[in-house]
Amino acid sequence: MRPTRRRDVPTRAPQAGIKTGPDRPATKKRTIAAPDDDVGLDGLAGHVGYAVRRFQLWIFQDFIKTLAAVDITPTQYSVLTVVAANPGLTQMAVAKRLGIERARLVHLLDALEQRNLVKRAASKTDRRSHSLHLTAAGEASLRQFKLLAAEHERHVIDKIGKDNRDRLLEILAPFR
Amino acid sequence: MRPTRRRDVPTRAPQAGIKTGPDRPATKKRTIAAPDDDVGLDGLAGHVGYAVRRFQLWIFQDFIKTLAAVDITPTQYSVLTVVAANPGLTQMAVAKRLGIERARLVHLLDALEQRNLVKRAASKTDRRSHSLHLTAAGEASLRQFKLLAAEHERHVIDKIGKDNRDRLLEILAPFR
DNA sequence: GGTGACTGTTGTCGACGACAACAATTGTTG
DNA sequence: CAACAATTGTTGTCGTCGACAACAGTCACC
Repeated sequence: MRPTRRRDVPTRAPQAGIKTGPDRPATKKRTIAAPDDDVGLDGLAGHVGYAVRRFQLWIFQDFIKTLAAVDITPTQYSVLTVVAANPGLTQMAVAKRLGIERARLVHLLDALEQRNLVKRAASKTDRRSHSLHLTAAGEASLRQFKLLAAEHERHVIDKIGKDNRDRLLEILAPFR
Repeated sequence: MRPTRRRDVPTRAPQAGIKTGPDRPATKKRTIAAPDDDVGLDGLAGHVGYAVRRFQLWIFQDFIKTLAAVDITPTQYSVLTVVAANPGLTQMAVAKRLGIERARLVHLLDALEQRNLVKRAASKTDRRSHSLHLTAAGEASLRQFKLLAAEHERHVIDKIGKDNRDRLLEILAPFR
């Protein structure tokens, strides 16, 4: 029998008639260098969203891999960068600027504060809010992070070309 | 007192010296049309990854909103499109083609099968695998989905321009 | 004929966005 | 000045998602 529970799918007959295709192996091992990628995307190829999703996946993976040694994610990097560029900013302001939820930013800052990269100070003008700053260690670390981020950016250029990369930045600028 | 538990943050003194900024209201209501967006991004502006993330977020939101009436997500749409274009495909093949995990695809297909859009048939050549097909209802539905997806694509064009959109597709083509 | 690889499935983990609720605080308004 | 709405940081929950691990059935190959 099959894996014990197969859902209540009727398991209907194989339904002859529709060309099933050779159930291609899809593995590189058996068929040495099979034309594995002849699966059509049909209309999907004309959708920007799909292309962007794949690209974003690739770019985040590369960023994480490149900054793995310092254990910094893209989101953490963006928070550090914005706080560094605008010392004293409120959590709300940072969240709104980066399109992160207030609630989410709390945890992000918790982690960054535990690593002594950021500190929350009481705002002098509004006792509800915190003013955010990098610690000395944070400033130093960020300099190193930026070097690695630049290396990641070079990977992007190697992948799509400098001209295309510049064009991307230009096209996507309106989204901040 | 503050919200009961405020983390073990030392709550150190306000740390005078650093320009705190007016803790700007960040609300359109109080300050009519405040220059709310003068928070610098610093180096972040030069990173493709950040721009792509924001863009991807926007595009997915619009897709979901545009296809809300038929309750189809971008991922579901991609699965339907690929299965429609390649009838009889294996789950593995679909997963690999779309960059989805096998495990994830199981749930996606469960949902689509419950809605009678897709059916899993036993493969005639490999009893381990399923050959995927659209149902008649699935074919009909997909035609409608494609109309809505085209409308979403027009939104994209309205946002970034047709030339930029074409350029995007071109640049991101290598990512499939 | 037995061993190793592959498929579909289930489950778990962590990251993440969307929300809702809440205490503390602020600003406004009657 | 007191009442009230709005804001800020925080906690918690829910559903989605990618990454893994494990497992039963099946297949390929020596």
